[in-house]
Amino acid sequence: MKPSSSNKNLHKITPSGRREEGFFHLVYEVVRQIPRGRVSSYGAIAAVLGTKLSARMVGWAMNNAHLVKPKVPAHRVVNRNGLLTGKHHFSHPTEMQELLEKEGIMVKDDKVIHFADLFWDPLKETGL
DNA sequence: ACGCTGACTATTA
DNA sequence: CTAATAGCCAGCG
Repeated sequence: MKPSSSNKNLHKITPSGRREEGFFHLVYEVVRQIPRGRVSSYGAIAAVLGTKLSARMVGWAMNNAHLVKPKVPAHRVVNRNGLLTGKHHFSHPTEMQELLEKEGIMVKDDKVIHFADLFWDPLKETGL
């Protein structure tokens, strides 16, 4: 419990990235919490991690996400504009959009439609 | 240990 | 609307 708990429990970093790279592990957990049919933004996730001023770290963490298990729904993570910025990092640049459409999310021109309505804020959903 | 990089964001022009 | 610039922080060589 403790709603306003300190979320900066960055465990100790393991030597040379072998297991959860600390910060990365936190990103994966948050992303996994994203319910199907919803999307989140890097900034929002970064805020939960405590590094809201640096959403770059989140995106970078997702780079490893594709080798992390369980699988991380990185396709549900888009930028502040609802743009599929990370689509280019998938197996195929169209895979991200296809996945989102399967979730019931409409994507137009690499942009999530009704993004504000589908936006899932981890700060509120997980920050109880 | 320093410097570069990067799936971002906000601001300014 | 787009383009460019600055800030940001963790991982890797």
